[in-house]
Amino acid sequence: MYTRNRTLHVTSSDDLDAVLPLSPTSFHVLVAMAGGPRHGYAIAQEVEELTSGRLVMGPGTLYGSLQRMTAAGLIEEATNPGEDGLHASRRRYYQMTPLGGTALRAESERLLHAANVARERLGT
Amino acid sequence: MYTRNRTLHVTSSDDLDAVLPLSPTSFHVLVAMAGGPRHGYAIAQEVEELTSGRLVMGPGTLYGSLQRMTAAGLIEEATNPGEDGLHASRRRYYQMTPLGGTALRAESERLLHAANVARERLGT
DNA sequence: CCGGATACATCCGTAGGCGACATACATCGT
DNA sequence: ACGATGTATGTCGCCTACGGATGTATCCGG
Repeated sequence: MYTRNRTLHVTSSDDLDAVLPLSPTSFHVLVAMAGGPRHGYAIAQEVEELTSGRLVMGPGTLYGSLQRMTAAGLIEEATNPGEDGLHASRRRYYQMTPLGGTALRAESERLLHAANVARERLGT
Repeated sequence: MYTRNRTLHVTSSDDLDAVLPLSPTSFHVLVAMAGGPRHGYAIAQEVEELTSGRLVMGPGTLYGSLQRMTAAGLIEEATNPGEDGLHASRRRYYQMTPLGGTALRAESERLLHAANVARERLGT
């Protein structure tokens, strides 16, 4: 019988299907983290920037999502990258996992396709 | 003082802000209805087609969404367009409202932008 | 010294997603 | 004749994610 290899953390199609489609919140968090490791507060700020202020994440949404995304294997906590700023010690850093990257890529294609279908139907 | 004209159903910026961002479900329903009036079951089928079977809507999601979207003014019930098929009499038809069309247009642009930002960060 | 920004966390109400179930009729295979 | 399948709509209830309110602590500027 066929057994999936979990020890090597090979991103199987099953793992991917389990996290797709991404929630809008998870998607935006991953987009922010695609630029490198980030701490929670910085993620919220970057999402707000990238959406021109249209999407503002409250603390409940932010930290709740980070927990769920960690549990789902989309992100993982990272060691503090030596940034000794103002509140450096209090910061908790996160980075995208390979699964998170794959999911973000797939989700981007899906959204692009969906948006284009909508635009075609609306006439340009 | 400035008073908004509600009797003419001018799609004000306030109305639009209240329904944006669209939930993924609402978005896909509107995409399906952008092709003309549809009845519930046909919408579910078309969403499944357009997403290559990746998004399957159960009855709870479907009819619940149609109710909420009607209440929000995104869609409205339409008179049966003379289609006398098999179960024609049992069908309930819906069509997009001007607000629904405006919202779909805005949401499409937003998704397109978000997807492109993600793709840039991931490197093509 | 105090207001505001930074940074994280938890609690909790609510809305939406979603499966399960119910109903009804039509069609098709056996 | 009958059961399975497809069409078509609807309700019920669970569960989860979202998101505001609140709490705590530190740092900076005025």
